[in-house]
Amino acid sequence: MTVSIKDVARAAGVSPATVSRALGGGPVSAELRGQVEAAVKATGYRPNLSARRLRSRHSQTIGLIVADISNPFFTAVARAVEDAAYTAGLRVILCNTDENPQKEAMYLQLMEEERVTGVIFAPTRASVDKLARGTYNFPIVLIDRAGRASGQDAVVLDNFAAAGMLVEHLVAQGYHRITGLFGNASTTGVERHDGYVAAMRLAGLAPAARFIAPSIEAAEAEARRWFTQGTVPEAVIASNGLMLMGVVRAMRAAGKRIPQDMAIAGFDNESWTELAGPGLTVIEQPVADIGRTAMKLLLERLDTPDAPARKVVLGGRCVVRGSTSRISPADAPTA
Amino acid sequence: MTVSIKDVARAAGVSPATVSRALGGGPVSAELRGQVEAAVKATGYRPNLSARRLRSRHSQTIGLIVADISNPFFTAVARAVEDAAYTAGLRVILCNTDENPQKEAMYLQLMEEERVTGVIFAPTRASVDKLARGTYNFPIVLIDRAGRASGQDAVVLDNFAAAGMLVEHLVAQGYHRITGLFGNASTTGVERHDGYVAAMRLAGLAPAARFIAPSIEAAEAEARRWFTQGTVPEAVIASNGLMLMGVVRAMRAAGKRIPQDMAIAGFDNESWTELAGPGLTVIEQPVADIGRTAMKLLLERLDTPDAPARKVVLGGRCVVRGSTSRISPADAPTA
DNA sequence: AGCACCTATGAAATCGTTTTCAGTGTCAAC
DNA sequence: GTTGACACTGAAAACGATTTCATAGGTGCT
Repeated sequence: MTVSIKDVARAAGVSPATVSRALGGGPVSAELRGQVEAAVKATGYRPNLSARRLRSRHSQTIGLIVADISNPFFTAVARAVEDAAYTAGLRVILCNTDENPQKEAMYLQLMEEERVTGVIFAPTRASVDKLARGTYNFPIVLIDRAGRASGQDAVVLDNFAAAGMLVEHLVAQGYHRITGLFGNASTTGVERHDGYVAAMRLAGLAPAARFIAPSIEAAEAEARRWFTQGTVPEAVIASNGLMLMGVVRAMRAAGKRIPQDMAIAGFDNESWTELAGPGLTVIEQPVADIGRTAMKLLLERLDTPDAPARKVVLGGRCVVRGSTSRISPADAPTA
Repeated sequence: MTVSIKDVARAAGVSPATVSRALGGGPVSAELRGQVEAAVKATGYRPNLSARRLRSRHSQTIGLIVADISNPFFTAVARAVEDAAYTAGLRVILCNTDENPQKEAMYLQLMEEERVTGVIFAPTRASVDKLARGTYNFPIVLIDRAGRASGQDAVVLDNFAAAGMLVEHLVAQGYHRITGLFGNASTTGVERHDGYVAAMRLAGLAPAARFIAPSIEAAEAEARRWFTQGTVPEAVIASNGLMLMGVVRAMRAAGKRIPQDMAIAGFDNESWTELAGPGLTVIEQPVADIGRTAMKLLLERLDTPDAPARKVVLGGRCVVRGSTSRISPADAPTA
């Protein structure tokens, strides 16, 4: 039925060991190597990766565990990770946790059973602290969310500074009552919140922050509440692309103008943000860099398991668009 | 080092066979089952999936091969496939081909080596015909693109009809010079083109179609050319979400208004389309349905390998928004 | 009691590779 | 002419599970 290495060996007139060596680049005479290659072609042999992994004890596979691949931020990171992994000869197993700690635990266990070489992981706030090094028998590189977890390799954005940049920009444009919407599932939300609060205080303004589920729907509902209750801030900062979209949706539904009725700024320079309304001011994260760097850290960790942990902090870029334009007093929000 | 089934057996005072049966739901007395479970906990045993797959000869894994996971259409389909696979106890290996037939061939070969149970595949036009049933030793379900491939299970949109709907809608709104932009990599582009041409003819209008690479950049470049050369159509139909975005970008860059300077309609009801300009009229594909149905077809195929091939054709829904509003004669394009 | 039959169990074979181990043959150096 | 080094090769063990096969013990029926 299926053709194994023994069949190839028989067809080539050599031993299975020689076939294995010929295919794996071991020491084999040019003559036999030729015979083996011919036999492989003739028989249509395909190696069985399960058998190979079992015997050789390395899977050439890494796990990539993120909240939700349909979030464009993770999509972009995932593509970068996959490309880097592929050039390193590794496969990637992708897992969506939906910010659910139970799913996270389940997938980590699955990774153990797959005997993966390593894992790149964007954990929820709940489980980021439980990842003491050595808990799993593979190295983990955290992305996007690291908290103060010290013993772990990680690649994150300078969230504190980035949130501050948005506040400063808004203040410079003349906005004062600036509300922040932050995700309640990740450490990222916390750090951005802290940066927001610090920058507001520095500007002598009163922070007004809300932690909500990091989803389009939650943000939309929150913003809609402002409009119906008449407590509309002058400007809002949304702590990721999904929440940003939720706010824009709510504004359109309520017939509000950006930025005249409310200015908007947020995180994640997704391609739609330049097309919505007057264009949205956002912090651009170096998504491809994050993925590539995570993969690099993982490979280096595999090389030197005992080197001290490294945390790479990347800077965000503030992309200014029309959603935070200065507005003339005549146009100023009245509410 | 790593704990195997033998260690568990020793700890439980039973044979490895009994451990395997206890874990796999085989016939084992309640007493021994309890001992085994205790031993598993005590030893921290994790099954080795490679070994299991090797011996049991089924991988419990399917492949999902798409053009590019960062295309929201495929992202959405992929999530649906993954969720369905997960509830069926299957893992998913995700592969991005970037519309490159060589990568497609490589990944299909990889799927053979992984001994996957089956594959869900969105092929390029170049390779859709080479997939005669029986070429691979796993069943394949085509999604999104099937061409006239008869022997294959497939889940596709009624592209011909959907493109026609867009034309009819535009014509009803008073547009006449309607240009179509179609992807040149997939059969989908061809079918939508054919539906467009047929509907145009039926309306007594002259079709004007272009086949280009299905990317944001290619569509943007094409539309920009119209503006610089002054050959701007009254309306444009873009054959997927990426190309639609390219056209919108070009319009914004050129300072053109939607729909006064050019009306826009397209495929894929991605969440940004409701936020761009006056909202974009699009064909909504039942993305989740496509993924779920593909998984269902695959499972049924595994059950009954010799049943005749089935092609499921799903209908699209036309979501009308401001980008195709009727325009008053005064506002009509002058070019 | 004797027989057939069923269930639970363990010993051993098996899946398809890689890797170890033990050669074999060739060649250069003394 | 012996010796050591070296490059190749094949036989067999090993990887860690599942599955087959044989057996022991019980149960029901005559």
